Amino acid sequence: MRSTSASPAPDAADTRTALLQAAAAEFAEAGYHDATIRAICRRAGTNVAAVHYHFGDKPQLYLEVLRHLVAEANRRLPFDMGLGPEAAPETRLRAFVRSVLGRLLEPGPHAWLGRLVARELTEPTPCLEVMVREHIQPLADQVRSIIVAFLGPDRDEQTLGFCGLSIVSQCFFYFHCRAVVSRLLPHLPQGPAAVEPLTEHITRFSLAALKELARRPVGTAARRAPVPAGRTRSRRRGPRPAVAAPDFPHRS
Amino acid sequence: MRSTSASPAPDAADTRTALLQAAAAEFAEAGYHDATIRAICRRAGTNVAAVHYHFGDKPQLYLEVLRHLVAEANRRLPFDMGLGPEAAPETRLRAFVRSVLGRLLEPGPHAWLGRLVARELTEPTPCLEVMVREHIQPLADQVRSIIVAFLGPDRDEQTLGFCGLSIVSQCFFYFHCRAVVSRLLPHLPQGPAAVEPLTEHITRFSLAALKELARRPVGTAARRAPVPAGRTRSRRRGPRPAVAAPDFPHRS
DNA sequence: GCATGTTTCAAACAAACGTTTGACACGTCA
DNA sequence: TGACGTGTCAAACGTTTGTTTGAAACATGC
Repeated sequence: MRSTSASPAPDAADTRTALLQAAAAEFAEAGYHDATIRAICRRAGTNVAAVHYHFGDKPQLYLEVLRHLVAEANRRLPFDMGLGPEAAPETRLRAFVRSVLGRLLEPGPHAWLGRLVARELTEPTPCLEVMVREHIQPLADQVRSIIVAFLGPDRDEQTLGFCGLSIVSQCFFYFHCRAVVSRLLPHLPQGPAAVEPLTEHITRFSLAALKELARRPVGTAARRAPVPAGRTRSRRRGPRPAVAAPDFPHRS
Repeated sequence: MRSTSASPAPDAADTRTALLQAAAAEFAEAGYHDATIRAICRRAGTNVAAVHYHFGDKPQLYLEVLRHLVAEANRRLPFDMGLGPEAAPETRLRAFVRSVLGRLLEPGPHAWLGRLVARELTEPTPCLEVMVREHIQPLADQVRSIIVAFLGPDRDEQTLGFCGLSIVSQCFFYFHCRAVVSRLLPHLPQGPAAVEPLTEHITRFSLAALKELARRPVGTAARRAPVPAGRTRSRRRGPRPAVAAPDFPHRS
């Protein structure tokens, strides 16, 4: 029946949405694996059995949270921040970087989906397929389109793919490895305060690289700096300690 | 006594090293959290109680594995691949990238430590402090030294830090997000086959960026492309939720 | 009023985990 | 020989997890 009125006495629909909300927060903070159904229900003020009544089991609850957040995010702010393909490539690049960083670092519910996506990248859940299809693929397409705007449409797929990884990786690394980064580089701005300076840096860094790659097609890069004694490329120097050699006192 | 022969009758030292070996493999494959003591002992051919007899508990076993692998790795191949600070910056950069990628993507026990470090970056364990102090800090110093070689010693710490993140992030992203990358960009080389082309790309990409940043000091970058309707830069619309609000949960 | 379907709850269930226990086998030294 | 420390083992412990149960509370339709 699902009465649509927000009545003072919580009805069925309220319990469901309360669970969705609580689950989104808990999954975003703790990750799929570490988020427990009991913690979610405590936050939602319901019984643990409510999850299985409304959603079936934990994976289905997670899937429902994902669909909910993806729909809401796409309705609100797309990755191109409203810029079409006709905008200047540099502007589109900056908007993309700013959008991804905001979705990861800004406080509150706005960043729930971004953090879920970030976790899905490094520790996939059973819902990875859905996540890729409905959210990550559009993101990848957007990056590709921006890079094509810089390098032209005739570049090989490998170059386009690698350049996309280079840009996206810079955006995600600061969030993925925040625990170590904050220890190693404590003077850098932390959390939401990092969004603007990081946007600036990643844009400049990637811009310079893309312009250079656009100037020189693959294969015509500046000749490599002379390497002393043929190091670095075929990096085998002198006698290797052994051949396979795990170097554990070998058993078996 | 410590008989060095792989004797048919395993003695005490053999059990200990067997556990270390099995634990290293298991931790590298499954991660600290998902690796179970039972699986480690099954692989080592011992009883579950052996872990607590020889190492105390699971964190101490993990710590012992880390120390062992770090010592072995530092003995074998340092991050600078034998290149000193006098080598050409471009050569040092390529050697560093190649070294990190090799430690992540190459098959077999050689990559055990690299994968443990990579996991520690995204999902820290109780041993994070030790890991940072004994292994990650030297890595960061090496990156910083290379960047200083490009940008000069007078750059601000923020620029040096950001540039280091940009380079390291590109190296780790391909491994951290391999599940998604292989789905999204199936035409890219996978696993060990990616080491050489990725080294080439990341080096070129970062090289171009560093040279550009060396050419133009901070603040004198090419003026920004005009942004339509003032989006992207100050996209704050309506009231901010709050001011202080870090809400950047690290969680244990 | 009564039967029916929906929703919630406390309580228990089964599995997996890290950890501990107590007994047994073995080598060493008095 | 007998006591002692070392190393190993099967078995169990206590906790936490996702999941299920069976009985209430509630609204709805005849």
